[in-house]
Amino acid sequence: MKEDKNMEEVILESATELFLKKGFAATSTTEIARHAGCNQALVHYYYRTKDKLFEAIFENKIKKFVQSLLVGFDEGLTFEERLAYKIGSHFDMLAENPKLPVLLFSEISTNPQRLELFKEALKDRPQKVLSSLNVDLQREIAKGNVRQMTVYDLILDIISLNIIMFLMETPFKAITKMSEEDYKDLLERRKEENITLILNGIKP
Amino acid sequence: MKEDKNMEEVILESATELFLKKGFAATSTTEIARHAGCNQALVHYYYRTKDKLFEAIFENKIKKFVQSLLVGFDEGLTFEERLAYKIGSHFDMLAENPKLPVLLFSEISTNPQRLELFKEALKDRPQKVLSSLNVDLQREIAKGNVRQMTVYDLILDIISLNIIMFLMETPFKAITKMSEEDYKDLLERRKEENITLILNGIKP
DNA sequence: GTATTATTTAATAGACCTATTAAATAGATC
DNA sequence: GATCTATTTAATAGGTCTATTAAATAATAC
Repeated sequence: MKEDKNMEEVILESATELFLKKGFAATSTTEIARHAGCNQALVHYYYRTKDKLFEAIFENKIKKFVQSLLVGFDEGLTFEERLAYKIGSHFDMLAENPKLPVLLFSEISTNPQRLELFKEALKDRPQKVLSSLNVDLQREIAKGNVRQMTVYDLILDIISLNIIMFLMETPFKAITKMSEEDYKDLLERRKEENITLILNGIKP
Repeated sequence: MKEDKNMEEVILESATELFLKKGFAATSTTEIARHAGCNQALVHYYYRTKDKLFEAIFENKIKKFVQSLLVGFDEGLTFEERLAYKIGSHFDMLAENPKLPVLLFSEISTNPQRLELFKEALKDRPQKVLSSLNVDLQREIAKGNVRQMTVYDLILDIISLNIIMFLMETPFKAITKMSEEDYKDLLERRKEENITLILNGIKP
């Protein structure tokens, strides 16, 4: 691995890569060590257990994940512009961590007790996201610019539309045999489609 | 397990339940046997390998999955009505197999070579779905009832909106501490929201 | 340069896992 | 009821996995 970094970090990076690629259960500490270029015992020396190693990695990731929905509102813009910006920035965060959604959903679903870690990482972030967005949304509904809907619906609409291409990346590429280049283009198009669909779809 | 069924079937059912709950790698044939109430060797007697057992289960599931997007069009209805019906039937299929999406996405993503099985199961179904829907869509675009968009965008819009609640079921319930009753209601509401958002959002 | 501490490795215990084999039991056939 | 086939089990080979321990090496301090 990279010679200029210390082993503790190299192990963390290797583990991140492998967990994202193969999932928690299918990744062994032996494999992580091999990938990092060190003895298997060293993985346990630094992180004690495979579980703690996993948690060390994903506490950070989760924070980023939610943070991206908390991007600041520029009050100079219209509601539509602000919403478009929010959708886009959420999409961009996903594009930077394309394999994260599958792993998070599958790990939480198959091992719900892991949710405790995630709750801790989230703290009151979801509430912040919702309430700041809600103020904006209710104002627009009152003005008659947006149909009657809850902030939960809006946020779920955004998340679902944005996340799908990253969940389906592997099967999608395999089935369409699309080039990496074309896939990148498609992602850009999807980002615009998501924004269009939502801005259009929330009208009265 | 159920005494009136033969062991071969009981094993299949136990395996289905456990694979859906814990994923492929985290489920052992020993555990499947214990759950089915038989000796572990019997699992291998009927299905030879854990891999073949998995495939025996999910070939069927995948077919259903895609089939639900192929529901027949009743030409007596308007485009909007037909589309609303398609979205709803896809949603209902998911509601009957709520844990399937997480498993399929995570298994395919972590083990892309498994895609061969899936491609085989799909055959030309995706193409059928797309082309039948495309005829309808292009006609509406020509009429000026629908904005310019591809059939891929439309199908991705449907899948993404419909799938999110099933991907997030576990974390969502845990975080909101919603009752099973309330969750069922929420699902119904989401189905309507998805239909509304799409019908509204594809307008010119 | 020796003592002290941190990093790394080799070796291994102990558990569990998949898959196979041979033997036991149950069911069907004559 | 003996024979043949299908189902089921016990036992186990051979592997891998996690986690620990003790020993070796490298780095730092004195």
